[in-house]
Amino acid sequence: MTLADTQPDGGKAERSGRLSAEDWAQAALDLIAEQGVAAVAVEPLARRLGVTKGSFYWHFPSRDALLIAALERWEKFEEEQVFGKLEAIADPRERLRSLFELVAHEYKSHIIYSELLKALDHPAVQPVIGRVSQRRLDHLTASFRQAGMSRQDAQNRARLTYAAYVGFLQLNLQLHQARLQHDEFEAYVEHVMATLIPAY
Amino acid sequence: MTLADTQPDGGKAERSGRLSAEDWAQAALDLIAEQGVAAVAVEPLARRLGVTKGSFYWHFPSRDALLIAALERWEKFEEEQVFGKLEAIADPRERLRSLFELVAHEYKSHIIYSELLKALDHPAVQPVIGRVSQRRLDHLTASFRQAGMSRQDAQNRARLTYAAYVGFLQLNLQLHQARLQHDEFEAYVEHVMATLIPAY
DNA sequence: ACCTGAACACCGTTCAAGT
DNA sequence: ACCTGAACACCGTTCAAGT
Repeated sequence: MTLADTQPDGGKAERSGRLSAEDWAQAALDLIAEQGVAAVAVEPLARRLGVTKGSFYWHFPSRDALLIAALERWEKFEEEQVFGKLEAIADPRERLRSLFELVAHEYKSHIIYSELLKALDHPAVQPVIGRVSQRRLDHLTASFRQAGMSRQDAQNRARLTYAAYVGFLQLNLQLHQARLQHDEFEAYVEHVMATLIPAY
Repeated sequence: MTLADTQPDGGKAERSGRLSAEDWAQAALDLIAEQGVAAVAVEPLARRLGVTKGSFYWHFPSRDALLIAALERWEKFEEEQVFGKLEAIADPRERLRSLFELVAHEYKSHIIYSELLKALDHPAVQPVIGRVSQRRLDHLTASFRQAGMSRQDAQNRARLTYAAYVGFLQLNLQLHQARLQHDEFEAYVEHVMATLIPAY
């Protein structure tokens, strides 16, 4: 998943002189990935798009409305991504292993997610992250349940697993001076799977 | 730990007419706990302290310098808090259990930490959180090592445990519509301890 | 040693006027 | 249907002048 992938035309379309609301939303998403949520400001965006900031307000009533539109765009894309790849795998332990591997190695696909976690401060970000998190929790719970755990254990293990995922993204951001080396990282992923995926 | 506890005089001292840099730093910390890092703005703070914003620049060269001073203040306090309570416990599993219990039940002491996690966006916040996280990781690694794990396993288990801690704080913020009920929460904490603390 | 008050830059928002 | 340009509010920053 690259940023251009979040754009239906792959980012290659020539825009005509005039802009649509989608153009603004996509530009905002790009900015989030590049510089974080705080960087989404009307005036810089307008400069980037080659128009004056006044024109922004024809498309959106406020900066917040733009943010919300950008986040909805990301959420839709995100949902299709994750659920598409894993639904095919029938065995729950296999599916969990694949999920861990996917999450561990597709670093790029987590850039925007990480940026949103950093900006949980913002009221517009919280509901989106909340919905995405809830869907992922439900998915994990179902898999642990299918792997033979009780309803309670499956739910708690899902919470623990997802917390570990979110926390790891945070730590990677925080301890970037102490980022794990390749072999060390692989060993960590193995340790996590051995600890959290129930044995046969 | 309450907010007033982060203030040496407990917040009850009558200020004389004039302010010190510490007064500004403490006011900033209070604001962080109440409304988050983004709320630390010079003009509102000046209003709150009953002076004009111009006077702020006698004490600090910039808003960022104020933020950094406030965070240093918190970091010092935080360090004494956590390491004071646990050093007395000799048995590593006991100490780990106590740590989990402490973290699970002293909700108030995590308010500022949570606020900082939400604002990881800000360059001034990252190094502070980085240092605090590194100290806690080291503490966890040492305890797991003493509990009989190999150096590698202890380090990985510490990473997983701390990631779970950070992630859980995030989830509590994110899923506030789905906050766990008391019994459900206790069951979750038990599950986490059973999964992450090595057996005898 | 600490504070005021006026100034300027930057960004969000509004709106009448343009094409 | 979309954009400009000027205006205003708000906050960060500077600084000469006050006590």
